[in-house]
Amino acid sequence: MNSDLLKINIERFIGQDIFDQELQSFKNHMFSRSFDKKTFLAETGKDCKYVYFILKGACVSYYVNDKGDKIVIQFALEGNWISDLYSFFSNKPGIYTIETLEPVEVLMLNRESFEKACDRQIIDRFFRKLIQNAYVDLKFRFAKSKSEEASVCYNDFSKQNPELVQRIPQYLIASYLGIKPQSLSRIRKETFKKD
Amino acid sequence: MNSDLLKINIERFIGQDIFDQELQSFKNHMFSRSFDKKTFLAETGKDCKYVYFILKGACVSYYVNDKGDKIVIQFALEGNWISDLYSFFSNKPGIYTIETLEPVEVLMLNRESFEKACDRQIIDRFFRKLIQNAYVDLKFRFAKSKSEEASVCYNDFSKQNPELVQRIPQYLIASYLGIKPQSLSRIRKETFKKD
DNA sequence: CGGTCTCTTGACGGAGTTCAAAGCTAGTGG
DNA sequence: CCACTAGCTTTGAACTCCGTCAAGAGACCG
Repeated sequence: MNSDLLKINIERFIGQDIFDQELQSFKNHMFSRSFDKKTFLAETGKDCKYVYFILKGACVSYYVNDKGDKIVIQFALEGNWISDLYSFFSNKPGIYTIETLEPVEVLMLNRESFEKACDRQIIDRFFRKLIQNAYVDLKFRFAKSKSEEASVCYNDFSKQNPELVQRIPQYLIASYLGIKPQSLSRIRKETFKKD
Repeated sequence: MNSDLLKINIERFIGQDIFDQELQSFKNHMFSRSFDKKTFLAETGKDCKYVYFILKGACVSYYVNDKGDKIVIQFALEGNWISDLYSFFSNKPGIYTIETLEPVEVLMLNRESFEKACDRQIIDRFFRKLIQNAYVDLKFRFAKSKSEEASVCYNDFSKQNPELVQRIPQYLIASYLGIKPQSLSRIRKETFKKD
């Protein structure tokens, strides 16, 4: 069921099967919780004590700048990880806010458990590969967002993430793409014309 | 001398001393080379077989889009790592070009050696933390570049990287900030006025 | 000292923003 | 179950920052 999501996720990144015993010992470091919609899993200025693995639901993380604008950094659906890794790894006040967009079920891992889990090399390696991957993706996203027009970015995004387009409000997707909701609305209008 | 840069780098990320023997065994996986200015350490479309640790000199990595624009992704001076990690980890043709901006001396690590070195957990953990850090930094840079005006981005950049401003041509810094050289020139002009 | 590469400056244009207002939708409570 | 409200989306008009095109000045290297 739900808990298999974690096994799938781990095996996807390490590229091999994980022993049940190894998986179980990892799971023993984690605990599960449910949250309502519109709950904050992390807040700017507050210590982010956990990394979250989403079993069900959708979350968003965003940065709030001096003007009060929210800049969306990441969406996470079931089967994905989310956290303010800056705060989590440095023990300093967080710079991102993480908010649930639907009722969610998560597995949570605190710092101690994270480090303990990483004593098992397979887990250490898993997290290296997980972050490696996220880093590579983010770099490419960055390069593309700098070099393409907003309409191209949106069309690519909606092709690659059809589910997010369905489940996530437009104004958050606009922010993720670095544009205003009004602009995204106009882009969508143009796109419809062409079909 | 130079080789101490690696020790410093490792200890900075793992947050503890490394045994000489452990360091030496890591170094045995690497080999050093020198390159002239304007040499390609990686090229778009070609397999990127190495990660590079810069002992001396300066490099830049950039993405070339369909229109032929170069979008600068990263600068690396001595004491830093650079590679096309997408290609390196996936064995697929590279998406970035890495070019030397000065004569450089590097330590190189190929895929096999990388994986072998990672059999030592301290090295596995080092790379996890290295990439963790790079990921966290990139995310924040991303958030800021989306939310601030170009002039703010440049002023922050030049405060945080005074050495890069000295050593790197302006048109590359402009690209790194996501603007055109002409715009950066105008921003600098405005900045001088205010001093 | 000649050629190429880089930086500066000006005039104009366009993609996206801002401001404002009017539909639309979904969640809440009577 | 409907009515009401709050939040989301759409649309229009004016504006702004940055890009584009173009030309000239300066710097660096053989």
